[in-house]
Amino acid sequence: MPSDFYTDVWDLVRLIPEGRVTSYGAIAKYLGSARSSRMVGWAMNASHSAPEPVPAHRVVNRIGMLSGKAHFPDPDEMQRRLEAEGVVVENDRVVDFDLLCWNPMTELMLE
DNA sequence: AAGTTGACCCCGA
DNA sequence: TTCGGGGCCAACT
Repeated sequence: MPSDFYTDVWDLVRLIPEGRVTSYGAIAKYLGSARSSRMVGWAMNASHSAPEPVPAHRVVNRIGMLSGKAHFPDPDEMQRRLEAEGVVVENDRVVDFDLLCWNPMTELMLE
């Protein structure tokens, strides 16, 4: 049984709209642990055993780099899924990441 | 039980 | 601007 922190991360990641991406830091911050962005990585690492699928491909590091692509069952799938959603990926990096960045605080605050 | 590692981030040189 | 080091905290050895 995964800890609550993991499920929180997963839930949040599932809220990311198609064609948008976010960063580990933003997630960590939203969950109250601004400095624990590494734990978000661990949560992603455990996302394989998540009860429901987690769109981990929409989570990248602060500069929009696909840092976790190597950890997917099929690394190329991460980029493919992003491009399928309209996100342009070039050289393992999200183009216009600044525009596509989905900030949980801002977006969920507007609700 | 203790040390190392890591899908990160920030800051100073 | 790029580079190195410190911090974070759970998982792994």
